[in-house]
Amino acid sequence: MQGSSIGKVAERSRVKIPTIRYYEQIGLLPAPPRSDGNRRLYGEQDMRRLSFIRHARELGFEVEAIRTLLNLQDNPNQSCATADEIAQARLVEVEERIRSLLALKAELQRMVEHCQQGRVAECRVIETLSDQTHDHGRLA
Amino acid sequence: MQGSSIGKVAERSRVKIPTIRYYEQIGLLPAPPRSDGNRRLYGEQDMRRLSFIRHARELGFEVEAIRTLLNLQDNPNQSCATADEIAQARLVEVEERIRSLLALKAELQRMVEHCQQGRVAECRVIETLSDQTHDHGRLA
DNA sequence: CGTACATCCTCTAGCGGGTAGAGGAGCAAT
DNA sequence: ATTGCTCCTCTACCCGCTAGAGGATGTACG
Repeated sequence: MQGSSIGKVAERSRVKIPTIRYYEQIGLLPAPPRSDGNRRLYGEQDMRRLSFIRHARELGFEVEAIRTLLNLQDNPNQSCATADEIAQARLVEVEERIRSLLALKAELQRMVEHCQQGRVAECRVIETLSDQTHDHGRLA
Repeated sequence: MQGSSIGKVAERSRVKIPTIRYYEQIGLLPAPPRSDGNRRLYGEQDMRRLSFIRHARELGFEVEAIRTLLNLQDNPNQSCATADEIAQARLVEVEERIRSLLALKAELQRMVEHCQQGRVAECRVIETLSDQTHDHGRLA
């Protein structure tokens, strides 16, 4: 097994080349061996690791969380409580984000629906943004 | 009218002091007059502008969009078509984001529900992330 | 064998939207 | 006059990449 070029791995994993190098730099992906001409040579293991990272990023896990998850993956004898916690925490974040975006959506819809396409002077969009009386339940 | 200090304005608008200075630097907020001791002195107009900006940022508008919206607000005789477009575009973005987060939520729930709190070796969280066969409908 | 062109290398700088901290000056109350 | 707060400017940093410069290497074709 001589290894694949960074370009091939990028294509197969759908992670861009500079991003792969970046992951190596921050220690998410081990530095692979090099060819005579100093080019990176990746194996199947690296492909799997990259896919793992991409999938985790798509789910919105932070790099530090992914680092922890990868460490767990590398030591399969440990308890998976930590992995579960990380996933739970992300789930809570996502749920909160959805709630908040639904509220935003409602407000944007109100703005857009009431806009009569007239002058800015009576534009509902601008008006709503200017309105001082919105708390978003931040207090209380 | 002698003007309020940056601290007072920050408190009232709930925009942090460095952020206010940052907005001045990028030209969202006009540079206010200064006191003898070189301190910024803000008026009611500035307070309103800051609230506008904060509200728009809470709705997720980008700084460039806010710049445009503020320009419109400053020229109330123009058509509000642009404002409407910006708000519509943001609405579409938010709707897409909600859809995508709902999919994430479902996947995270599946992961978390199936985790039996055993060893990592059979952890559903790690397993799911390792799974190569997920396309997220990115193609087609 | 030359040459064109793709792919790769390292390195530095930039994005958005701020945040943090150093080092100093001003101001208000005791 | 001293304490302690607020403010000033300036630079650097955060995340997760992305872009570009300037150069080396690899491959395909004539």
